[in-house]
Amino acid sequence: MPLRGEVPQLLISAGLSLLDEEGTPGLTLRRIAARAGVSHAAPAHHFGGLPGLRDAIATHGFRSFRHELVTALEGVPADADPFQHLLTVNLAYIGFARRRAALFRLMFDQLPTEDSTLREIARATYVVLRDRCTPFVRDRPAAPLQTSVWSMTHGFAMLNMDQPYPPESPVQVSSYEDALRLLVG
Amino acid sequence: MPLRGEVPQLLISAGLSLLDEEGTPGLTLRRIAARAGVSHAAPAHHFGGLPGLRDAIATHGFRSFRHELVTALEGVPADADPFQHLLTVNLAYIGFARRRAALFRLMFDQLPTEDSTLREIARATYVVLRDRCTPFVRDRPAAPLQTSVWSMTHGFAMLNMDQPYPPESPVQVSSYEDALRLLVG
DNA sequence: ATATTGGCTTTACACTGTCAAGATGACCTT
DNA sequence: AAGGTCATCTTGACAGTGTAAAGCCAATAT
Repeated sequence: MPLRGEVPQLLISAGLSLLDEEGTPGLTLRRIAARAGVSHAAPAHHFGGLPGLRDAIATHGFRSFRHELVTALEGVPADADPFQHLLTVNLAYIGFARRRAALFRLMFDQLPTEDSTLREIARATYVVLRDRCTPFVRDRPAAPLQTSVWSMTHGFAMLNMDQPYPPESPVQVSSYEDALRLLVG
Repeated sequence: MPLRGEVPQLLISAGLSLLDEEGTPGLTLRRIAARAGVSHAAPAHHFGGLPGLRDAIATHGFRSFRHELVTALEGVPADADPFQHLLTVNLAYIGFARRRAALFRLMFDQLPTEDSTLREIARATYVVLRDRCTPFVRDRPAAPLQTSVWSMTHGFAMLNMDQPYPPESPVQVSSYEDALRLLVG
């Protein structure tokens, strides 16, 4: 029996590992509870039910996601080409989607939620990508450029998530780089 | 009891209406069977199981999807601006995703399948969009442009599928038009 | 006429999420 | 120190899920 107060975090961790190991269909309430070492009714007490638990897992997922984007950017010299920054955060976005496809799907499946914590971290994640578009805005309006970059990144991530080759192998960088360069002109 | 031989089509139609009326969670094997007026074991006989039935529904979805794209293009005068053609097929893509969100999700969820019929119609659908990029390729390589346009369209569709306003209302066309124009230069 | 096959139903099973009821134990009040 | 309260968690039951085995029935083939 786990220590008092650590059950919620335990459930979230169990869900994340289950998602990474067995994919979307492996994420059932009862299996999460079993892996966390609690009864199948414990999750309801902390998260209301499966939807609430999924929100919590998605929230944690976005935190990891955002952290990876920020970390990747920290590896780029501050005085580097702005395009290098934008490309880096884009590739980190796509890489996360490939490496943790089931979690990525869950995160965006849960987005139409009423959980304000989830909505906020999702927005904060977007901001990381959006801010790297600023150097390319120039005299144009910012919104279309930001929207199109986000759309292209997300679309590319979605369409390349389930490729047969292992998620560890990088995406065809040069191809995506060319596409991105078209966009930011 | 339905006529002989029409059960498969009946099951697919039942699944499509169920998906449109009640969304993803409404699509259960037993409810599909009930709506089609057959027992809950009938689907397995024709489609092997729920995954096979989902493949069949997704296949029908792609046929409708492709038909809508083609029909939308037929409404554009042949001598019109190539950008009008590209924009039209893009907006039809996004409109379908918004109007039939649950079906759209199912279609792309099923894409990593072994069902060659599904894979083929999915590819044929992509080709409709891809071919409208040709006038913008000019001296550049075609692949990055095609990939980026598809990615942006798909990403925009995904990110705008669950917006609160009703799916009948059009997306902010001007915003997307600006974004697309950036891409094709 | 008899056997075979395809199409479908019935039945059973393991598993799912949710709910109600109860057990346990820490904390607080008096 | 005794009693109460409340959050935490378990147990048990329930309706619903997908799948598999067995059987039924009509059409077809031999």
